[in-house]
Amino acid sequence: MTASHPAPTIIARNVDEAVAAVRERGLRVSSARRLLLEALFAADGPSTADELAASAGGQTASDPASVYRNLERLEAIGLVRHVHLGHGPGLYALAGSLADGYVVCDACGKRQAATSEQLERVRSAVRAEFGFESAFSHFPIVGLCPECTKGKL
Amino acid sequence: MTASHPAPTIIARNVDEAVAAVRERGLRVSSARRLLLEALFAADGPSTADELAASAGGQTASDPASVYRNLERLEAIGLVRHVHLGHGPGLYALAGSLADGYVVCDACGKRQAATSEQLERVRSAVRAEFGFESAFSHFPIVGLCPECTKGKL
DNA sequence: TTTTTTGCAAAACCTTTGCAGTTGG
DNA sequence: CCAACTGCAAAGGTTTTGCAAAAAA
Repeated sequence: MTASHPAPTIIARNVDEAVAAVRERGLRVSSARRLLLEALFAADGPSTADELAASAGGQTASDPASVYRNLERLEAIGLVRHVHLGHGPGLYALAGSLADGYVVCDACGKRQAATSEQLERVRSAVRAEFGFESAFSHFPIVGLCPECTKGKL
Repeated sequence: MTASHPAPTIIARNVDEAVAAVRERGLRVSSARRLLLEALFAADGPSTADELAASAGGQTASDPASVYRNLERLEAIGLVRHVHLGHGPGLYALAGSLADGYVVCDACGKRQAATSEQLERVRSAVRAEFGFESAFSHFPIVGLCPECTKGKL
């Protein structure tokens, strides 16, 4: 699955709105699903499936397989997106809560969210050079942060 | 291993030069190693460990574990680098044969190498906005290629 | 009731590690 | 000869899949 088929983003402000959106697309709202949505709203930043599973239901964590399946379905309808910020596992978040892009330091691991204004310049440079409409929301911009750049001199 | 500690790039024009470089760094030139170097020179583009193992020695493919260990060692001395161009396995290539960066289409999977001149504009936009010294040689620039951009309208 | 969803178990996939034997220098 | 390297086997971490039982609508 190299190429993604992104569904239009659904923006839900709370669990109830998310639940409504889920039902609207013909998906059922099981308790595992609801718990996962709660975990996604509770998360503060993109989280691994594992973290979400642990958060969902406290000790009553639901099965990893179900978590992955649910993340996949929620992503398919546009409620969730996932990101790869490094070599580790994929990170999931509510589509509405994701930054427009991420910038991560290759040396110290620091990551920062990018605003769409910041990205605009970069995107237009990419457009000018390659004709691509680029996005840095799935893979980040990788480089050396200012501090680590100094360190390398 | 999120953060990398890249060794200075070694540029070898052929297997003999590579072999010499390997020996110079105190590594031995075993037959598995030599086969892997040959596979790397024979490859046309970044390749998976698996592909290299298959290519190295034809039917006498060496063990995956040895291939990974050797790629790791060759990377540690700067002869090899690896890239992640999508969701699949890492791709390895001779450091000297790697493009300065890659641009891949999220929709059709098309990938293209970027020249350092093309990247310069992008890198300076990133520098201006984030203060980062960016590189697109490890993770690519991802977006929609011109054709797929049209398709989306 | 019917279709979706779940949990469990198993497997797939990519990569790493331990170890005892082999080989390069 | 001795350190480096190998193959094999096993395990690790992440994600997927098959299936029968449970639950949503």
